[in-house]
Amino acid sequence: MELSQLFEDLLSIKPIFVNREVLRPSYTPDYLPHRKEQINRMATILVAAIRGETPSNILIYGKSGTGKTAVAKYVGRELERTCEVRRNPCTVLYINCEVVDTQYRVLYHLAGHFDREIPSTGWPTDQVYAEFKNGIDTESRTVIIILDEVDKLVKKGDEILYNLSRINSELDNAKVSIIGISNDLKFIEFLDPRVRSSLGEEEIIFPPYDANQLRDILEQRANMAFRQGTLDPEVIPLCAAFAAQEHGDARRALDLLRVSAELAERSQSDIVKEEHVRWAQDKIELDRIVEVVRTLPTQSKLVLYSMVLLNRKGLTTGEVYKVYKDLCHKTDMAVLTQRRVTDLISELDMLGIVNAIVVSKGRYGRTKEISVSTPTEQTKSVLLEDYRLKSLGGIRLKSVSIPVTQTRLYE
DNA sequence: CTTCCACGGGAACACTGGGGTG
DNA sequence: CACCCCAGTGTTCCCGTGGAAG
Repeated sequence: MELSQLFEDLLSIKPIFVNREVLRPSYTPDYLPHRKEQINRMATILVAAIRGETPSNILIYGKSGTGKTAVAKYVGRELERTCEVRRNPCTVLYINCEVVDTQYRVLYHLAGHFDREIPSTGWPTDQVYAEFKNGIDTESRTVIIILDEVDKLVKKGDEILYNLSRINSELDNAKVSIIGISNDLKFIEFLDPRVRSSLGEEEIIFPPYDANQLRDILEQRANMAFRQGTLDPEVIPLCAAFAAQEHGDARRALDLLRVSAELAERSQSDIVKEEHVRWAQDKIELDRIVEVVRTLPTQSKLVLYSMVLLNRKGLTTGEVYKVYKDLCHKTDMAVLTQRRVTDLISELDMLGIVNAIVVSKGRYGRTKEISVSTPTEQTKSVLLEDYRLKSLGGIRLKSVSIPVTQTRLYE
């Protein structure tokens, strides 16, 4: 086949997408359905900034995909716009604490917005703090700091939050207020009471979307994303229903819609059908797991591989550790302590790759009961892609001494 | 009531990649 | 240049603790 013909064929297929970008999580729409209440609430608090007062700090709660970030960014953008018109200096800074997750780096980013030259590492933290403080205090202005996923920050100490929440008393010209976004309702319990009261002056809750609301969101975006008539009428309700089961996650719903359409496109279908959605549902989950497993640190991979080899439900830490030690020797890796391996297993649990629950087996002590919750063979092959684990390819469990545990025999 | 095993918190340490000073 | 300081990360060491079988 001639090359030109090859592309001709592909081009003759009518594209399903008009604009794929509007379905991506990074896209912030101009209209946010079913969030009027929250938007108004936030605007009423932040309007103080336009009047030249310091707005209250805000805490925003809600599960993932309930529009917290989108609303915060949207209101922030509008606020900046209004302030600009009124020549009222106001800056909204957005920081995602999952990416920028230490106090040094938060301050480094903040100071960076005010043209302060700071090395990305090396300085004492208080010096960076002072630099940031001086940076904003050069003129009279309001600075709103949006800290997305603050719970990730708090896990490493609440010092920055403490400092930021009382920074106003050290400023002569500028004013600072903080918007914290969290999907963990309990995170505030870990805070110092002083930080808690100051940060939570105002609280806004984002309830999950129900299936109908998700449908509205999807329809609105679908109008921008697709050519007319490329969606089966079943598609949007189904995406909405699936996502509603996952605690009303709009991001998930949009992902589902986008992937469904991509799959339809790839299978050269002119329209997106119900089957594509079901297919997409599986694909998203599998892709996620493959990606997580692939990017695991090597030691975690070894631990996971041990469990995959054992290939049984209700493993105990002791068993896994014995196999793990053996694998370490075979691959020439450093052997970590059991204490550390317990942590690695807990991390795998958090990622949803394994299930681990602590059980007490009476006379036979306390342990974790672990089972791998991903398809064994696929997990195995992804793990073996790592060049450091290559040599484990043909390994059999019999080469590993199976511990004699009477414990396991009766359940 | 004892006993047992591993859980999991916390301190301490090692190491990395950067800075500033003499 | 040598040297020490700093934040951050991953690890080891130490140890108190849970809780049902025995």
